[in-house]
Amino acid sequence: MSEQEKSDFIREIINEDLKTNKFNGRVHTRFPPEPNGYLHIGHAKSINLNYGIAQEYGGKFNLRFDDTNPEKEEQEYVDSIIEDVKWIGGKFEEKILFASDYFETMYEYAVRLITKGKAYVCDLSGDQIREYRGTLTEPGKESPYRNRTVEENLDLFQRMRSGEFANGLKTLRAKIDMASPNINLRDPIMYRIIHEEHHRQGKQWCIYPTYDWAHGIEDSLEGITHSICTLEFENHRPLYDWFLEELEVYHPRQIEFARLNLSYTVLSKRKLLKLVSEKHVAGWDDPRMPTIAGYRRRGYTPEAIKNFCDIISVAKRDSVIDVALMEFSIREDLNKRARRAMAVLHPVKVVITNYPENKTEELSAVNNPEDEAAGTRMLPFSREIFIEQDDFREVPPPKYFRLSPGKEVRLRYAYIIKCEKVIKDEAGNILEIHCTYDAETKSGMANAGRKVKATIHWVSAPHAVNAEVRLYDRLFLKENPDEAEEGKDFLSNLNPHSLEVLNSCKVEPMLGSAKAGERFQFERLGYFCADAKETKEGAPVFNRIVTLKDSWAKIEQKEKP
RNA sequence: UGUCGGGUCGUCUAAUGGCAGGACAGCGCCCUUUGGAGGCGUAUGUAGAGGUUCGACUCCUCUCCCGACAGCCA
Repeated sequence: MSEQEKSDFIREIINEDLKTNKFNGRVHTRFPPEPNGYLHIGHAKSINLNYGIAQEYGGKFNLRFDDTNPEKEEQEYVDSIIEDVKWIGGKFEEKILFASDYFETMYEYAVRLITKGKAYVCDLSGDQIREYRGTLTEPGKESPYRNRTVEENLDLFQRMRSGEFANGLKTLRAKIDMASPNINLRDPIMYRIIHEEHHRQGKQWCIYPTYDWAHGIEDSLEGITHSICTLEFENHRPLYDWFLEELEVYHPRQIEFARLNLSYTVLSKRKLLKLVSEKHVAGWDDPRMPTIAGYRRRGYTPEAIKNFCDIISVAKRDSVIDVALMEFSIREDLNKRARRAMAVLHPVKVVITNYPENKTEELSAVNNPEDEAAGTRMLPFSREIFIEQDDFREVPPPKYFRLSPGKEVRLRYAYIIKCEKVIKDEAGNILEIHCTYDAETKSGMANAGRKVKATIHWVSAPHAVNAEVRLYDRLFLKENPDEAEEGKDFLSNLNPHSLEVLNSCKVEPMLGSAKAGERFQFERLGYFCADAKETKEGAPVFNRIVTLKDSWAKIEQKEKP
C-alpha cells in the first residue's frame, strides 16, 4: 500500500484541519502508554497510526509515558516499551517524555482552577463519592464540600500536597455539573492522595493527577495537534475540552478510533498479566503472546506488523480482525526474504539400497526461489537419509502423492526414489524404509524431467545436525476466548497444544550455525526463527513462526467425515 | 428506561448523491522439482421500513441491533 493511498477518517480530519489552518499547518502526534505492562499488537496499531501520520505529513511524533499512577507502574515496563516502540519503527522526537515531569505545572494549573472557583477539595470517602455520583439514568447530588471558599480550598490543597492527610481522605474535584447526563462531568476527581514511591519522582509527591486531568495538559504542553486515543475515551472528550478551555491554554483535538481485537487472542492488559503471573505462558515474550516482545521472539518482522496495521486500517466501528490476516502478513513478507532450508521434524530413516556405501555427493540447492540474489548452497547426500514420517504411508489414503510401498517420489534437489520394503520391529513400528534410487534422475540431468507426483524434503543422516524445534499454535481454542462456560473465564479456552517441543529434529548442516533471530523457511513446513535466547552454535533451537499454507492438510481434513 | 458512538461480502475495509470495489478467508482451474509461491476465474454484502431525488451505502424520518460510560485505573 503506498503512503499516498492511505485514507481513513482520521487523515480526513487532519486534511480538513490543514485546509482551515487550524493548527497553523502543524501535525504533531504522540503515543502515550502507561508503563504498567508490555505493549501488545493493539499498541502497534496505535504506534503505526500516530507515527505514520507524523511521517506522512512531515510532522512530529512523541513517545510519552503516562505515568500518573505509582501503584501500578514500574521501570521494567518503561524499558520494555522503549525497546518495543523502537523495534516497531517508531522514531520519537529528541527525547522520551514523561507525564510525571509535568507534575509541578499540573499543580499550578490546579491552583488556577481553584482560584477561578472551578475546583474544590472534597472530604467524601470513595463510597460516598460513588453514592453522590448518581447512576446512568439518575442525576447525582452535590457534595457538601462543594462550596468551600477559594481560600479554604487553596489551603487544603496545599496541605494535601504536603502530606498532611492519609490516602483517600481528600480529593480535588472539578466543579462542573452533578446532574450532567455524561457521568464524566459530575465533578470528576483531579487529584487523589497516594502515599507511594513513584518510579521516577521518588517520594516527591503524595498527590497524583488522574488521567482526565493530566492527559489534556500533557498534550497541550507538548503542542500536540491531534490527540488520538481509543473509543472508550469518547465520553471523556467533553471533559478533555472543558479542562483546556477553563485553563485557557493551547487546545489539541482529541480523536477516537476503535481499538484492535484479534480472533483467538486476548488483548487486555489485565488478562495478559494474568497469563504471565499465573505462568500459563513462559513470560511476556513467550512466542504465543500477542505482545510485541512475543511476536519478536516468535520471529515476526516489524515490516509484517506494519503491513498488517496498514491492511486493517482504522475506523470507529468495533471489529474483530481475523488472526489469519496477521498470518498472511508474515507469510507474505518471509516468502520473499527467508532463505529456504531442509529440516526434518519427525524423522524416519530411509536407506537407499542401491546407492554406494561411503559415498557422499554435494548437491546444489536454491536458497530462495523468490530472490535470485540469495544464491545457492551445497547439500550433502548419502545412502542414508531422514525423511518426514508424514511423507510415508504404508497404506496411502486417496490423493496421497507421497512415498508408499512400490511408489516413487522425488527427493528435493536429488533423485527419484522408489519404496521397496518397510522394516519394522516386533511391535510393528517402522524402523527403516528401504528404497532404490534412479541414478539418471539427479536434479539437473537429462532424465531429471521425469514426472513424479510429489517432491519431499530430506536430510542426509550422517551429516544431519540435531535441533530442538518448538511448534507454536494459537493460544486459545475459541475465536472469542472470553466466551466461556458458566462460572469459567477465558483461561478455560486455553489451547493445551499451543506448544509442542520436538527434541530430535534433523536439520541440514548449514542450520547448525544459525544465528539468534535468523529466519528460515523449512521447505514444505513453514517459517522458523532461531530462538533469540536459547539457540547455540551446533545446538540450534527454532521457533515456528507460522506454517506454510498446507493444501494437503485441507484435502485430508475434507476426506474425514 | 440517561449520554455518547457505531451498523457495507464469512472477516477487515473502500465508494461522501452517479457502475457497490479491494484484501484476507472459501471454492474451482492452470502452473509448479516446496501439495509453498505464482496466475486465472468464481461466489457472497449496503440492518429494516418509509421519504427526498432522474438517481441513495451516502441526505431526512422512524424502527431494530451492537458497543462504551456509574475507579480516588488509563
